Formats: sequence, structure tokens, C-alpha cells
Amino acid sequence: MTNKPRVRFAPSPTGPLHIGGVRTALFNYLFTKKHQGTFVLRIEDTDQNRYVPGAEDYVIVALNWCNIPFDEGPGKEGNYGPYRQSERKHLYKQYADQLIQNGHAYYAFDTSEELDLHRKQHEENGKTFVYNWHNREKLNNSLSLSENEISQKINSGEPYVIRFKCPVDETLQLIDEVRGTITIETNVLDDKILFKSDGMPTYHLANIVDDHLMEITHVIRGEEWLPSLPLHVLLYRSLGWETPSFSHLPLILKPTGKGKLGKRDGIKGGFPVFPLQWIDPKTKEIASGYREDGYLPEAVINMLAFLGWNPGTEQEIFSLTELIQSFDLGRVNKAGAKFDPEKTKWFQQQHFQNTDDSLHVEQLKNILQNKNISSSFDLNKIVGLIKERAVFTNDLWDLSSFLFIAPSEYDEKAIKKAWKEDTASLMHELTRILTDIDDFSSENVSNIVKSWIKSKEIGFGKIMMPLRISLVGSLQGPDLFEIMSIISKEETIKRIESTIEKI
RNA sequence: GCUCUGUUCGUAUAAUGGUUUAGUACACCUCACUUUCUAUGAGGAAAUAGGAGUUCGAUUCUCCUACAGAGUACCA
Repeated sequence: MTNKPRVRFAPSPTGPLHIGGVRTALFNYLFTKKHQGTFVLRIEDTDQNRYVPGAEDYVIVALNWCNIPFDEGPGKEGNYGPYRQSERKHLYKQYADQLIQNGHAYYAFDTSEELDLHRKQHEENGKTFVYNWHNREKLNNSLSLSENEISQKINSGEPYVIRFKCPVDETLQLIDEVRGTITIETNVLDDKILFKSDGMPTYHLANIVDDHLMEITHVIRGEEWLPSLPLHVLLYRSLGWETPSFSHLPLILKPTGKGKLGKRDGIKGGFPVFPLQWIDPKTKEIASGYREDGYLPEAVINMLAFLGWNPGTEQEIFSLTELIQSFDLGRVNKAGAKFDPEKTKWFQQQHFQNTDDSLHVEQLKNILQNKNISSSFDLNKIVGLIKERAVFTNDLWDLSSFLFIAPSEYDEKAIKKAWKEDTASLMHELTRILTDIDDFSSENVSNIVKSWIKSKEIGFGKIMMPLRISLVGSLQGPDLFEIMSIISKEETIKRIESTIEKI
């Protein structure tokens, strides 16, 4: 690559950005950063009716949380602003006019109602209404009307749209970086509206104009745009502009069943489909987010990168830096990928385990502070003991809470399994043994208790399991002697005695 | 319906026109280790959608069928 690429992520602020959108942003980011290029955020808000307040902020916060910030965009003005299409409104009309002058577009006066009627009638006959070369001469537009009629209509303020005049009898060879060459006949295309009667451009026009004006070199977007590619390429040609390179990313599909991953799948499957929590401003409905569910952004990014891409090696755990180094558009898959929440959890676990212990200690400290628990325990040691079975930060507390708070109730199943007739007297005897131990290191306690059990000629489980119930409340947790050593001799004995009393 | 795109173990994917008994990861099963729960380690089961063609040879190239997805708005 000779010149540094400029890429853009161009969401529409109609709701929270879902993980498919984040994946698109990520691939744009990885690609451009690999080549020291620029990542632009452009807000495509040409449809005022669908604007949702907060959606734009959400995109920005989400990208920042994921550590894939944009270089230019709203609030980060570069030389190509403004970056909201609603603020660029004045730019588009001239290009629509240019297309009309060149004969590549025309005015159309058909109302929505008329078009709906056409569609309905065709549907009843089992056909589809297509507005293009085969009927455009007969419809209510500047191709069928006289000069006089046209200027009269326009001057009298009759609403009109501007449609693209799609060329006839041409075979288009389109190049997509991930799919190769795509062939399509222009005759099957329709004359898409470029400019709406409300004075706003449609997505197609605005998108092409902005990509050109912002000097975007590579368009990387979701597969749902593939059907629009011929129109876009034709527009570049009609405007006499150089065409950027196009890559269409495979869709992210539901984990089970058919179709694109949607909001409902998350609710049904109990996993987030959004990077951050989103509260709908109208319905107050809450959609869960990866951030709030305790996922590390590194894990989410890593998981997303592997949805439709792979490095071709057996390495699966990647940092963002490594992803940038390894990313290659040529290795993007063509087929849609089913989303796998289990694998996402695995990525989280891997990244959680790779996180430096000191950060986990900080997190645990915060949790204790929030719970108003003051403790003199060695948190480093505790983290080392429980970390391997933790996946989320909150697990740090769940797995260690019994150290800070003595169990108040005991798991019934565990009691049934481990607490027998003679257990109480054995536990009494154990407290006497423990009382005499001066060096309460886990190693020393372990040696003494184990040899005592051996001398009694009973099974280890007979002592260890009730002891675990006494200290933890259930048959879970790390090495018992480590636990005893941490909570101290006095606390250990206290807990055993209290358990004997309660059961 | 029409147009476009796609199809390797349950899932995500690797590989190559022959060296493949098609590799890896998640999930699943077994064993080991923890006399607990995890985690971990070892092992197991599991796939080239179907049919033609090109070829000495195809999972890899071509075509057809099936299935799937997307698009088909004065939405993006």
C-alpha cells in the first residue's frame, strides 16, 4: 500500500450499536491501524424520523470502551468535517443536480401512495414492481414529461425526488476484497431514490458523496450492503470519481436457528448483544451489555475478531496490538458466522487469567470497600488462591467471600453427604488439636491434621468434608489448610464450634 | 417471487488439485489430579450438503440441485 488508508465506520443513530456493528468498526480499525491509516466515525442521520437520542453518544462510548477510538469524528474534528450527515445537508444537492445535468438522474413526482398502489397491484398478480428502465418512461417523472410540465411542477412547489437513471444492458464486474468478482446485469437494478422530497439525501447519495469528500480509500462494511454495491459503483462512475476498494463482512448469525443475530436472541439466550448496557429512552427497557456483565474489552474484541476472521495460525488469544499486526482483509471469511456465547465466555476466561494479579487485587480491594469490609488479610495471597477458577471480576468476591464473612448457613446437600452421627465429636477433637498448634502456616497445619487423621485410621473425607462445611459453608473452595491459615487459628476454631452448635 | 452471496465435525474455523488416518479451539464424553468445587492435563466421539463434469487424481476448479442468509422503502 503506497498511501495511508482512510476508513470510516458509519453507523446510523437509530438505537444502541450492537456487536455486529462493533465488529465492523473493529475490522475497519484493525485494517487501518495496520497500515498507519486513519479511522473516521461518521454519523449517518439522514433519516430524522428514526433518530434516537443517546445513540450517538453510545457509539462513541462503546468504541472507547473497546479501545478502538476514532481519529476523526464528532467532537474530534479533522479536515473533513462536519462528521454528521445532518450537518452536511447543504453538500448533497449539488451532486444530485450534477447527475441530472449529466443525464444520470431525473426528477420523479410519483407520490408514495401511487408507488404503494403499484406495488400492491403487482403483488396481486404475483409480480414485483420495479421502478427502472422498463417502465420509467411511463411513470410520472422528468423522462416522461415535457420541459414545461417539469419546470411548472417544480416551480409550483410540488414535491419531487431525484432518482438514479440506471444504465441499460450492461454487465457489471464488481470487485469485493473478500468475495472476489461479482457479476450483475444492470437491467435487474432499479432506479433508486437519491434525494428525498424532504430535502435530505438518501443513504446511497450521502454515503458516496461523503466517502469521496472524506477521501475514504477502503469501504469495509457488513454484507447487508452487498446488494447496494452496483448502485454505489455506478454512482462513483457517473460522478466521475475514483472508486474506493470494497470489502463486505460476513453477517453474525443467531447461535441457534436461522437469521441475523438480533436483540431478542440475547434476551432468549441470556447473553448480551450490545457492548454496553442500553436503557431505551422510550420504553425504559434495559438491554444488557458486555461491560456491565463483567467482560473485559480485550475479551470482547478478541471474540469479535474471530467472528469472520482468523490469523491462519493456531493462536486464538490475541491482544489488540497483536490483532493489528496479524489482521489481513484477505483472511476474512465469506460465510456468515453463528455467534457462540460459550466461546465468548472462554475468551473472557483466558483474558481474565492473563490479567496481572495486581489488577485483580485492586478490584478485590474495591469490592471490599464497596461492601464496607475492612480486612487485614493478604489479598495477594487470596487472589493467587482463587484466581484460577474465576472468570469475571465479580467471581473474585463470590469465591472468597467466605474468608471475610463466616458462613451463616450451610449447604443442605453437603451436610447430608458429609455430616454423620460421629462428626460432632470428631470436630470437637479436631479443635483441641488445632488449639495446640503454634505455627499456623498451611503447611504445618496440614502436616499435623493429616497425621492425626491417619492415626485415627479413618478416611480423610470424614474430617475434611465436615471441616470444609464449617469453614466455607459448602463443599467448595480452595485448599482447606490455606483457608485456615488465612482466617487464623481463632477464627477456624470459632467456625468449627459454631457449626457443631448449629447442626 | 426476483437479484446477489454463501455451504468443512453441534459451533467457530484450518488445510491442500495428490505427502490427510481432513488439523485446532469451544461445547460434549472418559480418565487423571485436586479425598471438595473449579481450573488444569491426557484421551475419545464428531465434518468436506447432494449430483454431474474437468482431471491420472477433487474437499479444493466448473455446472446443476438442495438448503441458508441478505437485499428487494422518499430506512440505514
